[in-house]
Amino acid sequence: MLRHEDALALDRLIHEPARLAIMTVLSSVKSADFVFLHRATGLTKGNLSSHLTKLEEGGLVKIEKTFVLKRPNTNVALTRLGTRRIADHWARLERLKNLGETSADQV
Amino acid sequence: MLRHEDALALDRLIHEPARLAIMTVLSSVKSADFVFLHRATGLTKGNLSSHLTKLEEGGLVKIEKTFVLKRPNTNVALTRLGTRRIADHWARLERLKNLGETSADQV
DNA sequence: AGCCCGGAGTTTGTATCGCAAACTAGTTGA
DNA sequence: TCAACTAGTTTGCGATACAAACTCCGGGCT
Repeated sequence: MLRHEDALALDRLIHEPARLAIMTVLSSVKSADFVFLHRATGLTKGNLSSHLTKLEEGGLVKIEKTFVLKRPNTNVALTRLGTRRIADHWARLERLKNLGETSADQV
Repeated sequence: MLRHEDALALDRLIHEPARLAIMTVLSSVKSADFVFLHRATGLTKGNLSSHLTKLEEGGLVKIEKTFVLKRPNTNVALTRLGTRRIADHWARLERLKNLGETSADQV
């Protein structure tokens, strides 16, 4: 039987488009500050802020706030867990996609 | 500049895991009844029902209710639009994924 | 006939979520 | 001094997804 439970097991924390963008950016740069993420993802600052908070709560990113040139600076990086989860997520999507491509007949 | 607006343009109607599963199943079988989808996706009947309604409202699937052997039978198939949109969706995800894989340094 | 079981869906209630807009805190320029 | 800007955070609300309850119908059983 064709089983698509892969899709149902998709990680909702990561799957959300805004966070998928954030995680994908982070997986390519390893560390980025708030302003960079803001531009790279096109998210508003408000949404970026709250999505980052969620990702941090989920343990997928590590956030470090410092002051650079007297200005606040928020630095974000994937945690080890985050790195694993985003990779898993893409793998799962890939599997799901392939299921869709193998043409099968109903029952 | 690394631009991830692809992610933000993701089709939320399709992106939702439950519906992604439904659409993916449908794209491989071309037509399926409610019971088949229920088993194939692992969704509860209630959720399957409401997701199908949303997909129908969005014009992505066509639903036909008949009686077979005196029992209700709900048959679902992708519309032309639905076929296009699910393909687009996978393409967009693919692009996003590739962006993540091209290692780049922060500004 | 009367009654309960199970299949096939649908409706409802609630809790969560994502977004935009408003807000805060500190800095620089005129 | 005060207006404008940078770098974020908080809030209000409309939309959403899920589970649980409900409906409707067709057999068996007694």
